[in-house]
Amino acid sequence: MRFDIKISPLDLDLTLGCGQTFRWRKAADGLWEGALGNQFIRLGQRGSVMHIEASPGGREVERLVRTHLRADDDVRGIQKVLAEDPVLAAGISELKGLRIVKIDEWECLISFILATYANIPRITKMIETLSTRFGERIVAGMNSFPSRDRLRRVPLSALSNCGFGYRAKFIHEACKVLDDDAISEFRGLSHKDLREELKRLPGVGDKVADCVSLFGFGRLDAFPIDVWIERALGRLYHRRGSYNRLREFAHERFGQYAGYAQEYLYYNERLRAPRDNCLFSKERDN
DNA sequence: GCCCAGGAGTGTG
DNA sequence: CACACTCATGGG
Repeated sequence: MRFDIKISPLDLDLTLGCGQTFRWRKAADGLWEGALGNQFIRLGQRGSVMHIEASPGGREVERLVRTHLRADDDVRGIQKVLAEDPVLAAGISELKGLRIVKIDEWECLISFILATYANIPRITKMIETLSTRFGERIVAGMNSFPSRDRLRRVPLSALSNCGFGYRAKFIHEACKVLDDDAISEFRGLSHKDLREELKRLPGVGDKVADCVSLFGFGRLDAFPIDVWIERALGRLYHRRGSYNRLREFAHERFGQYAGYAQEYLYYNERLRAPRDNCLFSKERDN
């Protein structure tokens, strides 16, 4: 099935290609291909009109896409609030179509456990391997992300044979620790409690817990700090220190939309600043 | 070959 | 609390 919907502002290339989600790839014809649930989805856009193709298709497709792209977020309003920060304001103007995505909680948890201390091309490859070997076939060349029930029946030896390194043991243990309705129980927790519960899982520390809170459970005040964010905070705000210190600074500075602020800082620091020396702040320390 | 990566776990001061 | 060290491995 094919149809068009309107989401604005939206830049698919920024949103799907910036490293917050790992299963989208750009096809030869320019459309983004990925999987949401058991749907194979292709997305393209002309201005504010987004073109959707889905297989097998059905009534739920539009809802899946709108949920994934957080279509109900008032992104203009959020950016207006964040632009009160003069440092951030300079960068947001070129990132108006960059939206936070909403990933399935289970997929998000496993993805970011795999993402520890790896670069994005490798993370993409690991998740593709996991889906190819253990997911269910949707169409040729695209499997669903493996469910918890499926993954918990995979022996550690099979996971250790995927090139995951020490991460194989973590996801194997996480599958065993989580029971059937753990994810749905997590949804009802406060952000603070959710973060603590996530951190009890093997392979989940401060940063992974914040990524899963933000991209999986939609807690927009979560502020994941990786090496790029650490650099950005040091370079643009002259803030350094422990994870908790930086997190408190971000929460005071960016408030309930810290997650969006994080994504703008991340994109700028990782993809834009190194390439064309274009910075939120004109100065450059070193 | 070298350096680094959307870090976590563990032990120590 | 803060650091130091280890863990495995592929991409650039």
